[in-house]
Amino acid sequence: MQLLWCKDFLVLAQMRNFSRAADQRCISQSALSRRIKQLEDDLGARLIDRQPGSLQLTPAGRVFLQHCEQMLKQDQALREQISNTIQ
Amino acid sequence: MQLLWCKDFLVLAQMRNFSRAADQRCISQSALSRRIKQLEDDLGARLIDRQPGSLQLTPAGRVFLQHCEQMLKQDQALREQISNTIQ
DNA sequence: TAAAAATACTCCATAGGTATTTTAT
DNA sequence: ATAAAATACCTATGGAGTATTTTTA
Repeated sequence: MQLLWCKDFLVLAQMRNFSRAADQRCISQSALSRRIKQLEDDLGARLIDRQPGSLQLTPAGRVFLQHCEQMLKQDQALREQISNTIQ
Repeated sequence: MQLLWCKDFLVLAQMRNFSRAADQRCISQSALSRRIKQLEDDLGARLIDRQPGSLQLTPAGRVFLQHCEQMLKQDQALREQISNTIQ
């Protein structure tokens, strides 16, 4: 599990379009497709219902979306906490 | 940020010895050294005080240790939640 | 001087891009 | 027929191991 995948998924969940989400993530459509596949393999569940034009999250996808938001917030909090820490 | 790094760091924090922690993680000492370095670079802070024989966590390291435990628990919870989700 | 960690070097695996194919509307 | 995602193919980057060097107690 990587934070990178969370960011990818978050953008994809918002855009509901691989090609445009890939642009926003500054990678190719094929790279995003593979990253999401990696993520789904890692979790052992489909996260996205691929209907070109009307992309939907699966139940697992909706669960993961919550998780993503939580993880990204915590990561940000961690970095702030660390930058406020005396070395 | 990767969960892999969290696992590495957790083991290293317990063992306080790169070589033995690397064994436990089933990678070479040099690989673990590089992974921890990557992690420190990613966070922009030293996490470990390297005194061979008496390895210590820095203040940032102690902050990160808490974060690691939280992340690993949440990841486990996520996977359980997903496996209980109807596809 | 002995241990432990970092580094140099090489190699391989994986991630990426481009081009193409497949799929669904 | 068109738009969008998946796949094939090739390349390049990064991560791994072994061997070596550096460091400090």
